[in-house]
Amino acid sequence: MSVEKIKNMEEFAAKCGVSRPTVSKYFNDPNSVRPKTRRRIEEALERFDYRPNIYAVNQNRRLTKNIGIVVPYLADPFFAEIARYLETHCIEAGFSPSLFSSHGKQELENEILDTLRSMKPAGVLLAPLGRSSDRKVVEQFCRDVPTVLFDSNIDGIGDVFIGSDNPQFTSMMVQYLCRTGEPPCFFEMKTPPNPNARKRRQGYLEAMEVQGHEPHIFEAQGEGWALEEIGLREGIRLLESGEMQTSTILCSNDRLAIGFFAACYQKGRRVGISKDCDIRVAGLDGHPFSSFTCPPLTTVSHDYEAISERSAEALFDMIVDQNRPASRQEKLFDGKLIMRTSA
Amino acid sequence: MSVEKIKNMEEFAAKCGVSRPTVSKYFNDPNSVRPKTRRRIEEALERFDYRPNIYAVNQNRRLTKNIGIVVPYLADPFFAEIARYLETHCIEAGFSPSLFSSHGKQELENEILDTLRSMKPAGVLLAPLGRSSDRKVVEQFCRDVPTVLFDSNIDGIGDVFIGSDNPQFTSMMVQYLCRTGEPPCFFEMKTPPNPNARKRRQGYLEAMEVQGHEPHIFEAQGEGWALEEIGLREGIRLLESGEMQTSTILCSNDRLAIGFFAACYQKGRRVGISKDCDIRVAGLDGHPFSSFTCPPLTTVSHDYEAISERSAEALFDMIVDQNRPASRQEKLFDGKLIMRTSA
DNA sequence: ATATATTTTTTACGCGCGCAAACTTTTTGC
DNA sequence: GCAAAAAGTTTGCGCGCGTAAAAAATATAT
Repeated sequence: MSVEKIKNMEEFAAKCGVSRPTVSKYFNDPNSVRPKTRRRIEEALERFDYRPNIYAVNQNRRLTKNIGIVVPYLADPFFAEIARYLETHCIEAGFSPSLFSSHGKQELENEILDTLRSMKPAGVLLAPLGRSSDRKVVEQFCRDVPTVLFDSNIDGIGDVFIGSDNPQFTSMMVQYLCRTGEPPCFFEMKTPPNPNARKRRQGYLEAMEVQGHEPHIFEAQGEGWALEEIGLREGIRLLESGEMQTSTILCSNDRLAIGFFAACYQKGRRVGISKDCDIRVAGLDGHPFSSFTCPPLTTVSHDYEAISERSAEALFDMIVDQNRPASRQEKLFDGKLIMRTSA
Repeated sequence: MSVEKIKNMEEFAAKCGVSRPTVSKYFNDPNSVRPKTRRRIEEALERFDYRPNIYAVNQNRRLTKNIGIVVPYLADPFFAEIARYLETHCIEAGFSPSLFSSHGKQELENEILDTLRSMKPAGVLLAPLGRSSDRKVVEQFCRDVPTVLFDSNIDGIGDVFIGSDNPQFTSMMVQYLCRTGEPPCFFEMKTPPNPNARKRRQGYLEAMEVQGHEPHIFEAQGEGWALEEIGLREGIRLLESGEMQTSTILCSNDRLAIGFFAACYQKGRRVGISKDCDIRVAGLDGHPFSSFTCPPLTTVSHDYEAISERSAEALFDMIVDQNRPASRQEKLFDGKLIMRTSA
């Protein structure tokens, strides 16, 4: 590697012995130039370290190669995991992903979308805040920029939505719980930050009816994304209230369940399916840490791989086709029941 | 807000009734123009939505307003949390943070630094992989770009290092454990991904010597960042081996401890300080979920706020002063003992 | 009111590259 | 070996803005 620094594409093209537009073509698509030419450029690339100025490139391209990834709360391992998959897919497809977290705040989500718009991205993968999103802002953004919504649906917004079939999650878990013991009550937030909660609740009600059982729902107070804390505090309240008429409880999501575990521990209630336990607790999500709770958490897991891969592919299709689907597409993936020893 | 779209600064300046260079000045620093002029621009800003083209801006500025934030593993809630603080600080100071995760891979870290370099950032906040970092690459990068290292130190690299005083962490915890019960053995990885582990080990050895106890270290096999899994698997191995000669164990970090909790659960060992428990488990880090384990984890917590704030400030200082410190600065923060019921 | 300092405008250039059109060279098919 | 096709080159324009220098306008001090 020579120490000599190359300033711009002009200089680099000279080193290659080809013209600047040819080098430009190469960087846009290495296969668009003749193999011999390509070799010459790549050999020069080994000798000198040159990279096109990204700002100059993006200023002039109609469409940048940037892809925005927006999640509502990155400190939630679920989204961290999904984001990791999405990033990888984008890179492999030759795009430059930019990762953003709304940190649960509407103003921040709005700002991010504003920033993103000015980045002229080829497309955006957006998991919106949901309930606390500024509908108009998100709607306008999706009109301006090719966007795939994932995880949290907002009716009628975005060209494509990829997510999980939440009612199926709950229904599957309710069936399992009923088959193996007492029918579950349902533990959820009164005002959940994520819109999927509503569908899970609905799924619970329907599944219980199908199974011929009376549903029982406990609504946890609290706002925001500190779900474990809410699960703990409200779990204690629930356990102390004596409102639980069953020894089986299904939590609307794994983080709530993790908090509820802590509540059970504090109140001296043993969680699990073995003889010496007195309460079964199940969750929903397949949280990355759900296998390390005590006892390991029985849950329904998202198909992380499928959701992220399909989301990315859907976006890539929109980008290469250069046209958005006529009608809004939706694809929901089934969850996988993960039987462990908590329920 | 008018529907009419403004193309560029030229057009926008016309709407304001001022010249383009003046508008340019305004965007670089709103206080650099006369109050009356500022008002005129800001009134126009309300009527039309115009934002300078970030690519054109960054191409021409010697120094962009971008700040890179790089963490080794974003799916680790510790880093997710720190990243959240850092992002906020950057935005408040008027910079545009870009978040990257190395996902534990050297190649990816190298690529990120390469990308970052081409972004001509004003500065970078870097938590390197550490042991598996490509020393030369990181070193060269830090020479080219003003960089503050945080969390993981690499000797002699970067202008500033901000982190925690790891030996102090261990020492404080060892003292506490010895004071309240049996002296602890130490559970760590043989080849930890994070370099802080080495210092914690050292801290353990020294603290035990000061207290006049024989140290016992158990080295967990395994590579990478799946710490809970390693803690679980190797924890089981440890419990089965009968090598534990004490009923108190200090884990090198909270994630390992969480895995060890699961191991104890599986082997029927009750963790905690109450009468009916037979093993005390402590961790180090103050992991965001450590208060929700069963039982809640006794640990030493990083001063997240201080580390992130100080890191950001150190970088801002370097940026405004435009000169790097003559000698390498280091600032280590003490941890805070968080007594819960696991030890 | 005049001189001085500050702010703004004008003018002009450059950043590094995409892109399109016309032209030239090389490759491919027959 | 020739024509057609493909690939590469040349030329030139434009993107949207930073920035510097000089000129003009305005504010501040005397």
